Amino acid sequence: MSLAHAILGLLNYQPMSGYDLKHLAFDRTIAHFWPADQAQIYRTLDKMAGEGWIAGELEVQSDRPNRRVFTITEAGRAELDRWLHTPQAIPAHREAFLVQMFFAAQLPDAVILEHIDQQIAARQARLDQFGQIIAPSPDEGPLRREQVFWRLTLEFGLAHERMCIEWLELSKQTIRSAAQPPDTKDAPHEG
Amino acid sequence: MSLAHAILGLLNYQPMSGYDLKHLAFDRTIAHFWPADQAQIYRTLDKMAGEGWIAGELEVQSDRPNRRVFTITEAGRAELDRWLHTPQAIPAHREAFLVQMFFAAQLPDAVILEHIDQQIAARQARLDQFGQIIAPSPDEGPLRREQVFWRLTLEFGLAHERMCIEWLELSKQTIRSAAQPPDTKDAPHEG
DNA sequence: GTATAATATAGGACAAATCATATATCAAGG
DNA sequence: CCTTGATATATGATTTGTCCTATATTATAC
Repeated sequence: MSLAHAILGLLNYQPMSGYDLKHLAFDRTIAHFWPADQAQIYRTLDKMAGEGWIAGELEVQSDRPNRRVFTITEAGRAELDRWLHTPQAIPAHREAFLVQMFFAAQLPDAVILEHIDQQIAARQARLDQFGQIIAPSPDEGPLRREQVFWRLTLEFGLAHERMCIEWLELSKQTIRSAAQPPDTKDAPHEG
Repeated sequence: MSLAHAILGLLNYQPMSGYDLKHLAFDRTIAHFWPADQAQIYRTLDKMAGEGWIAGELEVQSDRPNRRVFTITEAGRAELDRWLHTPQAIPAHREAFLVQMFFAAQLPDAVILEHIDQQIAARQARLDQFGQIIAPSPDEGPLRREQVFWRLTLEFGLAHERMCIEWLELSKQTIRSAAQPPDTKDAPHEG
């Protein structure tokens, strides 16, 4: 379960609560390659505590609800290290829009072109969100070792969205140039 | 559930058994954007028959086990059409290797470079598999309308793997040029 | 005053996907 | 004779992930 290992990696930086993990860590930087549901984070923390990978301590707060702050244990560090050394399989790619594209011959061009525009807009929105991820700029002197890798995962996100948009634009062109023949049964006069 | 809709799209071409769907349709062409487990296909067929989207008929065979051949119904065609008109959300991207990359500062360069090479090999293998997908070549005259869209989904797969490989190569270069400092605590003399 | 948002955790219900295994027949290879 | 592979379907168990809802407090906005 990679969610557990992502959490181990984060708690290896500093102890955090489930709320911190969700709002400060996952939603800010990790979500674009491993989004995490709030409910699942808490349940996974329970499981990890059961495994002895992390230890939770209740932090009583007067002005706000109490927090359970989790710290990585030695066993947790060992598990993280073991996992980081394990080669990972390429995940399955499941994209409903591509299924639509595959069967789009059954749709009028106008509808599939609308779908494509909507996909472009959604991809562009993600690209814009990436701009808000705190990326250390290269002119601020040499990057810390961590920052090299953080930046690479960000670059992946950017490259991925750009590739998708390029392909979507290409698809629009392809569909337009292989446009649906008009209502006549004959081939169009211009070839 | 998009698996059901992928099946509807396939059965809209011609009636098929669960076995056909798995081995002729999914594993051959659709798997790279919607892989399907055999057990899940059969269970989904049961559900779809329950919804009235498809009708199964037992085909008795003497030399081989009997087949249940499914045909799309009018309700199924309507459901397929409805779904094809529905805009699709961008799916979550979950990639364990990127989690490793994010935390790779805790690994020696040699290990992460090995992981990268293994990822490149796996991506390359997928690229090679795509070569076996029957892609209608553009010099065989004008493509049938279906083939335009089939080809586009194939192009997506190719573009995706190529992008991944490019990024992996870039990552190797980046890691090498920002190499781990040697065991001395001082900064290296060349800089 | 009252609704909303932020902080903080948790459980129920469900959907989707994976993995292993079982069954049954025939053909082909050793 | 025995194993393996192709054909063909099916079930059990489990893992993962999602969605909704509940609880409780404080601060802020209207």
